[in-house]
Amino acid sequence: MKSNKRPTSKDVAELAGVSRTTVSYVINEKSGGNIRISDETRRKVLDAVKKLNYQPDIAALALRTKRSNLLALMVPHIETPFHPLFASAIQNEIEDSIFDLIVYGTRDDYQHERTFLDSLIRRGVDGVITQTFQLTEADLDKLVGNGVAVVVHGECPTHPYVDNVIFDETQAAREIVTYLVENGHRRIGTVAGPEGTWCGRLRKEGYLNALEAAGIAIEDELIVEADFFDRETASHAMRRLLSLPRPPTAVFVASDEMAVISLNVAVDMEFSVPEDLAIVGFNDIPLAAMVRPRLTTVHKDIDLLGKTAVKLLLERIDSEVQIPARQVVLGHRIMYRESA
Amino acid sequence: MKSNKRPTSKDVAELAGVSRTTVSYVINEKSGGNIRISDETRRKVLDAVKKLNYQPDIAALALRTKRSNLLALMVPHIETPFHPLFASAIQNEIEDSIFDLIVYGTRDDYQHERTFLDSLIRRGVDGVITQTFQLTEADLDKLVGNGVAVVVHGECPTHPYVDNVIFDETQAAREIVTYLVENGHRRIGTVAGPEGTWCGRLRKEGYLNALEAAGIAIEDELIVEADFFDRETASHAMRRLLSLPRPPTAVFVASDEMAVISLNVAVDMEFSVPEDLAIVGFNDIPLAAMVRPRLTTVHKDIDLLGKTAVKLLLERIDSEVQIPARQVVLGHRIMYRESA
DNA sequence: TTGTATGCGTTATCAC
DNA sequence: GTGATAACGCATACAA
Repeated sequence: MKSNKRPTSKDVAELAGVSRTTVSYVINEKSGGNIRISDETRRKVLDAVKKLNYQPDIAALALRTKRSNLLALMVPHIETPFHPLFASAIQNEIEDSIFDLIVYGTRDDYQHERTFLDSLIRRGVDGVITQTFQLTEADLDKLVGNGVAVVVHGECPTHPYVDNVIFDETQAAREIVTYLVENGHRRIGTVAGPEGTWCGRLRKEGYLNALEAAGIAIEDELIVEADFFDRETASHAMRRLLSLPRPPTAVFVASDEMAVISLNVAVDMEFSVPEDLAIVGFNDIPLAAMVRPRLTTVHKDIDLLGKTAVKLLLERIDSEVQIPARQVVLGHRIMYRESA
Repeated sequence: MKSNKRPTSKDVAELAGVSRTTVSYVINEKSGGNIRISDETRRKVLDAVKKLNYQPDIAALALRTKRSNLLALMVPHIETPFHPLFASAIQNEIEDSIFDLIVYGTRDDYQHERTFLDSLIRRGVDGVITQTFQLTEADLDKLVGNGVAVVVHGECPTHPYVDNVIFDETQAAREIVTYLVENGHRRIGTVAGPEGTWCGRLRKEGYLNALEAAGIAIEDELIVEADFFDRETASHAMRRLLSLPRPPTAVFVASDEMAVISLNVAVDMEFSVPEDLAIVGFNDIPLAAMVRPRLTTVHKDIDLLGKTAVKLLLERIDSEVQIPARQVVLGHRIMYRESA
């Protein structure tokens, strides 16, 4: 079911008694065109535009100008605590522009990623911001080759024309684990993210670095891996840690959501936090401050992340030439709360 | 920066040695066209399509067919625990279609809503699913008048051609409060949602109904309002309830997120839950089962919500005529856990 | 069974 | 300053 009552530039032209060309000129006057319309004519056109409530058809505009005014965000999941914050930050940033945002969760499936990216190309999307674990350089190249600007959050294959905005995950992890050490802990475990993901790998690296720097021996039994997006695995991992003959006195959990789960496992197993067991998380999602004890964790400025990503992306879209790849590393800080 | 290397139907036609018309015919053959192409020709075209990896340009297609293959979801917020689940459910449902999903959070601002809706019309979006607190019948009418299908979740102005999918909020609230009554509670408070929102109003109504049915007098001091999306207000509301000379022995909180906050306020004020104080929530977001004590709450099947909304929407989009408004009420059930 | 011609709503080139 | 006209990539009525 489709009807069509929207006015076109032709309607405006007729009402104003001018040609469609002239209408187009006054509409696009602001955006770069040399001003060559008489005040009289402009007024007539503008009046007609207002009277008809005319707005250029985006589909036609897209066809003609090769710009869809569409942006996309591709993340592993859209129902997690973290990614919606990212989406929201991005949306805020493009609020007053003509751009709309397509949001897509890949469920961490490479096939989904590729299919979605193809559909974006086909749709002529102007730019995409993505956080992904599996994208190859060829995939990125296909995107930029088809004229879509891309900014990626987190680690990704290097590409000469793809921007990258990240936090220093390793350093942040190292800092918060070092805080544990400074509090006297020597037996520190970790519920790590999957080795196959950059956030899993990098944060674990930070954990290892911190222990090494403190002269604490690495013990394999204290390192257990869980899936960021499968709560059962986190719960299982923590239970395993706490069931050890000599359980750790502190645990670095690679995400806040998993940390909250771990917290509950600890409570269920009658550890008291932070007295018997210190727990720290990562990301500082709102939930971190909502639980008791409140979670000590690594704070990231997600709004800044979104703002930065959009800025890079729009610059890229607006540029006449390919901008060489840029990388920006955002700051973080430790939120000292009650859980450690 | 935009390049253009994508093949057009013209390229395919040339490679296959036929006209663009013929290409168009074989491409759209499946979708309704009468099959009037020789096997020989079809094979040649299909070969060329495959070789060039040709896919029709969506912008051109949109201009020609008046279908953008774009859907939109408009909700108050996209960073809350609830709405991303809705978005995810919708996305799952349209996964294998040609549709992409624009997601927008209005931050509960009517101006934002209107601006966004206008941009959707301008973009020729095929359909929109929305949950909103402020949309008027005129707004809906403008949408359908411009050929966009609309399905709304939750209460909204009635419109002859807008579908509605809801849960029975009042009944659900009544049930869970009745459960409190059955557990012996007579002094039951509520952290209610804003009177200006349907979910606030309806759930409070259910609370009142339950008390009335149980012959319990309504006490104004036990009813305090909070904003679903402002954690401070929930915290403040609960604190007020528990500071009463005679605090309630049970509290019905109008959303799980606010319930978790309330839980923590209770803990901070040294009430033990559920012994001193029973708390129940609403919606059954994942968080509800993650906290301790686990939250007793009203479970909604969000996947079904998404599935149903998409189904109604697509039917509407595919229909040649305007389908009279439909309403579907989804079931709910109480999740009995530990907090009450 | 296939091709020609036209138009969707816009911007851009060029002439007036 | 302003207006024909073409073109973007596609689908379709109509002709062949």
